[in-house]
Amino acid sequence: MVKYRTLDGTFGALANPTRRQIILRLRDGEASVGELAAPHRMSLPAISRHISVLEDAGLVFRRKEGRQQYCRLATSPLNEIDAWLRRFRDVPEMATEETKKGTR
Amino acid sequence: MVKYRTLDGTFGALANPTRRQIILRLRDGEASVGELAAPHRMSLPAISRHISVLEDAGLVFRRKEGRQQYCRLATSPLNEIDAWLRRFRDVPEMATEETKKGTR
DNA sequence: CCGATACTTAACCACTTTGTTAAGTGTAGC
DNA sequence: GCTACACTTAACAAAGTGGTTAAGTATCGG
Repeated sequence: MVKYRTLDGTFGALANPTRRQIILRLRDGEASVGELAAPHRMSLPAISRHISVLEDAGLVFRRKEGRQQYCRLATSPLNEIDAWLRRFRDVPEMATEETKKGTR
Repeated sequence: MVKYRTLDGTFGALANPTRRQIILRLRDGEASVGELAAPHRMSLPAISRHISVLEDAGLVFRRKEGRQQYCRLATSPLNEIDAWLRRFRDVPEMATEETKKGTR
């Protein structure tokens, strides 16, 4: 049930602290759903769905092994949003962030 | 009414194509709300709220001038998510994206 | 002052998100 | 086969999102 990978999906998947923590954990290598759930004080179904969201966004691959499901990080969507961000690399940002108190 | 700037807010703000288009437009410099709305087949209140979301995320500053409100891009939240993404720079990505058909 | 302009705010609706608990599915071990 | 384990799916509720139209608020131009 993998949905279409889009910037919407990727940004949306990352707009949640639990999901960001999960993929940060996955930098260190594969983990089962249970292992991913352990650090969070949240029900397993909740974590299961977070993982599904990450999977739909193409950020996580699953591999079944016995009764466990091992999750692995996929970084290509991250590269896509990184590429999108590069479009702002050369924007002439207002130097000092003067909110309006300044010279006017 | 500027809310707290968080990764959640920034990623959430970017998880919408209309809002991404708006800030892409703002790379080219300030624009009024009306100018930002013009390319979109959507009501002005809808655009107005999109801009508020961007503002709450710290991605847009507003400046009133007469009856117009000029919007300007702020890139620091983009830098923050860029910094967050860098945490994945050295992840040993699975080389070829073998979904399970492979060597096992 | 009066009407037009450039918005914002309010009220509403449909849909999605994010959590819960309860029930279901499949594998493991005896 | 039976029970425990490692999940997923279903059903639900509360809150958030994203659009609409209608009404409100300043400002400008005459």
